Amino acid sequence: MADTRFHTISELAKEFDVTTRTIRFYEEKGLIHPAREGQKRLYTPADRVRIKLILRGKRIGLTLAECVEVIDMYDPDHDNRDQLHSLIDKVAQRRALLQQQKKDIDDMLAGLDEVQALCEQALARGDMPASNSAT
Amino acid sequence: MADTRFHTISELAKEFDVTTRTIRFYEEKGLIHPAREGQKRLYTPADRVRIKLILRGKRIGLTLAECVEVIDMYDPDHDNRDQLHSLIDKVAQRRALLQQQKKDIDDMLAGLDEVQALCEQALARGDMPASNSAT
DNA sequence: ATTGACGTTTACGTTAACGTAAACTATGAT
DNA sequence: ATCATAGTTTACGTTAACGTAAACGTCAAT
Repeated sequence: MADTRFHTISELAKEFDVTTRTIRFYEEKGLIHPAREGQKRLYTPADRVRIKLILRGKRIGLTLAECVEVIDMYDPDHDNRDQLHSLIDKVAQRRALLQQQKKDIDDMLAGLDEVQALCEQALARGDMPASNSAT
Repeated sequence: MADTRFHTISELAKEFDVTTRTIRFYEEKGLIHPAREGQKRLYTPADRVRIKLILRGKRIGLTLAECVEVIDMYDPDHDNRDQLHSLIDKVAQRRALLQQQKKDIDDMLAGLDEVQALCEQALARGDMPASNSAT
């Protein structure tokens, strides 16, 4: 019976709707480090979470390098003052970027609202040379 | 005296902090269509806005093709029912994507909040082998 | 007349993030 | 035994979004 503490590569590929190539590529780039059983890769829940975080980063346009940067913030060296301070700085910078993105998204959503309103008005008036008015 | 209704390429490059190559590239890809005065490109305020919209799209991770897609929504053919309906669909889809992005950003921000809190707690306790405690 | 600052075109180079294919291994089912 | 299924490595191919360099035009200032 399969060890339920682990996932196979194709399980994760299916769950996240990516190819196995993609998952191996992330490993090749050092983003994840699955265990091995002989030759086969075994993914722990922790590996699964990392992949999830990577894909979340990608959805908002982060590069893989940036994804790592962010993920690494979660697991800093808590025993070094300097590193803690520089981490706080990084967090602040990333926060600023994310807030700019939120603003960009809100602006774009506002634009879409207008577009939609115009469309619906035009349709409501029904004063156009309809494409299919066989009534 | 220079016509203030137009911008030169280097003006825009400086304003948006991109290279002139980038702006010409956008034209090459059909994203903008500046006028010409002899050989020189002249950018209208409308061109300027398009570039601004492109860069906004890029900040949230859109490809140039996706930027065009979004921008084109603002200027549809208001005389065709089918097109209006398909546009409304596109708007809805894009809205869903943008909302997923907002969620991703909020999740990431929440993560950063935790990281920061942990950092500040560690610093406040001051119980680490400081790197530079020459007091 | 030449230098500089700006503009132009053309074209090859580069990086990221995979896709795709070949060739091979391991394993469970028929 | 062989077939299908799932896994592996290695390696070349691809697309997007520019960077970079060469080679040239133009115009104002020295």
